Amino acid sequence: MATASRAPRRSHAERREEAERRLLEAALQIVARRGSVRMTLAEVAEAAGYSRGLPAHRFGSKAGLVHALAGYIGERFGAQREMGPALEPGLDAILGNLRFYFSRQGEAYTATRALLVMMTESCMEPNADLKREVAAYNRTALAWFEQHIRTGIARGEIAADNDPAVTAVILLGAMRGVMLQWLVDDRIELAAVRDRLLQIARQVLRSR
Amino acid sequence: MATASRAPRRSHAERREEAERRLLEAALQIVARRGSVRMTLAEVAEAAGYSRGLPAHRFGSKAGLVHALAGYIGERFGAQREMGPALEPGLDAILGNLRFYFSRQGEAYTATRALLVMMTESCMEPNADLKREVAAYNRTALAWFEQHIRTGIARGEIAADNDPAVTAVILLGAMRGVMLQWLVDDRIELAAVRDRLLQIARQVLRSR
Amino acid sequence: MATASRAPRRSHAERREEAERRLLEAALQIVARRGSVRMTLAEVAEAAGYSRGLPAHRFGSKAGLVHALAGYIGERFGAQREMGPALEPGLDAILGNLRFYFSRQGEAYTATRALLVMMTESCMEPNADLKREVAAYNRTALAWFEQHIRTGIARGEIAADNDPAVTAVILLGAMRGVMLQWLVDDRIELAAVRDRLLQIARQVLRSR
Amino acid sequence: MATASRAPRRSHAERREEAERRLLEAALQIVARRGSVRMTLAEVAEAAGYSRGLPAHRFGSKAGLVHALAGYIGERFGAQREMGPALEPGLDAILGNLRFYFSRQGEAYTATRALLVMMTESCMEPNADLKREVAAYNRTALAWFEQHIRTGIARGEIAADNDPAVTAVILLGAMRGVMLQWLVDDRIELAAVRDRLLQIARQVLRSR
DNA sequence: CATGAATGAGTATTCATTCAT
DNA sequence: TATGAATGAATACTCATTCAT
Repeated sequence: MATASRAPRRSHAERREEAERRLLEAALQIVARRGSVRMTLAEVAEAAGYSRGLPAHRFGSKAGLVHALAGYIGERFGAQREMGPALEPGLDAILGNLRFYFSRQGEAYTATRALLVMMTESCMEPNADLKREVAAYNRTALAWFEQHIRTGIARGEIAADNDPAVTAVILLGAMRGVMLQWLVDDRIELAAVRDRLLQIARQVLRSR
Repeated sequence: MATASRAPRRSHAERREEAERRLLEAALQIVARRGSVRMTLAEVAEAAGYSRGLPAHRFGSKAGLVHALAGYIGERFGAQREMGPALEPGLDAILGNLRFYFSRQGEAYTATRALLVMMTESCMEPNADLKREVAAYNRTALAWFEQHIRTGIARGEIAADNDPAVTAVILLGAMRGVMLQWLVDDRIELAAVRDRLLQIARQVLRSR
Repeated sequence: MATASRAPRRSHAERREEAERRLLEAALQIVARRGSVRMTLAEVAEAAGYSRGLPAHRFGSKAGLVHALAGYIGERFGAQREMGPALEPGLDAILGNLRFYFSRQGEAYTATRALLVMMTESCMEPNADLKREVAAYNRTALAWFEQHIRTGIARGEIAADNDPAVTAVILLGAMRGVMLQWLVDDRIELAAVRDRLLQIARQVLRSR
Repeated sequence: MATASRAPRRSHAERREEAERRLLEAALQIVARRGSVRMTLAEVAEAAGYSRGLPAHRFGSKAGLVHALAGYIGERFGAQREMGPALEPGLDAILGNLRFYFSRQGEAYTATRALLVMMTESCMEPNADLKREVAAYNRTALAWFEQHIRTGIARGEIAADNDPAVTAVILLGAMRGVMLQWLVDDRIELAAVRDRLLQIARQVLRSR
């Protein structure tokens, strides 16, 4: 009886959950490619293999879907940061994350793209709610860097005069700003930039 | 010549030019606030004080207006870079530009916002033309930094092992990435970040 | 049998009947407030405390629910007419009914409202079935007046030259037409109108 | 030159005005037949011979169209009351109007139907604005009757103890309530009812 | 019996674009 | 040149209905 969950193979809740997941995954791809404003609910549904009405039905409205997507992306990135090459906390984790950020391919790159897109869109007018959501995610990401900076200082790997909050903003900003340039113009030699950025990070964090 | 520019005796070409300028200025504000996808031609016209049909009449299509706007923003930024505190070419010019970027207010800040918005929008799907336009502007901006890096190296202010192209990408990326974070979340202490970024730039560029 | 009706030991048929009654009661409120076209099955279900799917399940379709509601309202009004102040058949019953019609409050007023709404809706295009239903109810209501008019004539309270059918239409029409005006504009002094209408009815029915 | 308005045969304003008139006329027919809730903007446009988008473009929204329609119907009825058989002010005008109301055919009957429909719809929930509009029209209609009642009293044709406001409500209510019954069930002998209603009106107004 | 997930047709609305004045 | 009327495609959203649990 314990394992016999055969007959009712998929309960209502399971169907619902799977539908939401597939819709969000489809929305992620589309936002990365066209942005949330141009994304239509119908194409999300079609890409996910459902009827045109489902996204609005499931998420209440397009804003609801975008909101859920923000949460979904945030979770994915959080998980990735934790799962990323499990390095020593402190300087190594920071540098590893930086290297990882620029080495993503395929799927992971899509999420990066989508996040940058939603970040810009979130600071535009009718998106006050989304902005709060994205800002909250940003604080989570900054907190991760701040924590590792503090750890690095405690371990003597990072110079004590690096203000964790300010340094985190600059690190994350540089990563994203470079990525944004590359999205606009792939003539930029991303590998060279990444390597120089690693050098600079090491130098700046260690110095003094 | 001295007195003739008084009466409303403007030629067709002048009227046309003024209309274009006012429309572009209105579009700039709206793109900064709502993005180009949500911007409507009618609101541009209304904000500029013209009839609803003029933007399409003047620029041919919405894409034409957005295209023209990209050029307009690029020109403004180019002019600003030149007009910015006329410092010594080389390290001073670079640091001055960086300081200036984060000290903008009001009008200038609107253009910064609009540029970031259009940069993100340009790398999305139906905007291949716009992407080329923005990429071209980006190369202009990078070239400015590269030029001053080279000058700085020649003057012995900047360490010779700074690859101008790579360094320019990182500098511009850090500036924009930080600004983007601040647009999303103004809890970030922009002044502190700017000062630390200036320190880092000085340290990294000079080192060795 | 005496004690068995306590526990929640209700048969399927009883549950079904209660569900139908509660759904119809909820639908009545909603029709009175928003009309049957704007009423949604989901809100009926929610107002009745059931799941969104039940109304369609119970009544087959929205049309089925509206049809059942017409019958339900008709029964309620029929019952009210009979239960109303049990006066002498004839003139007194008619005048009592008239007075009662304008003195309703709360619950009863909701049904009056719902009936007027459904009457108007029934004479619109895709409601041929409903129209028959409402027309049948109307004939029942007219028959009640006609019967009492005949009784009044037989008792000598009502002048014999009042054609029962025609008079009934005018009486019921005046009642409903006045009520409709009041629903649209409650500045109308309903009490004064009711009293004058009673006077007129007495005068007209008795005369000659 | 004065009469030579040949070339610009139809100015923008003229086109606009004609479009509005034709759209309202089409909407009137449809509201009379199916009610405003079931009326779609597309069918209004098609019936008027325009594109599907015009009604929303012209009237801003469906609510805007319905609002404009209320005004249009009100104007038509006002005009009809004035133009109606130009009888002596006072009792004759009132009786003439009553007779005219039940003798309408075709076009005029459509407007009557539409007015009754909109009156019921206006007192339903999301139509607070429409309700005010309809209430205002109603007061105009009542004022017409009140005025003629006062005139009749002054001329000695109408008994002075008829309160003009109350009597107007009852007259208009009876007319509309009878018409509503007939719309639901055309077995009602409208001609007989009309004649008896005229008798009653005469009797009641003159009495004492 | 009752629930609720999914469907899909229907509809208001927005807006770039075209064109006549 | 500039205005604004009309078009029509695009799209979010609603909701009755169907069906599996």
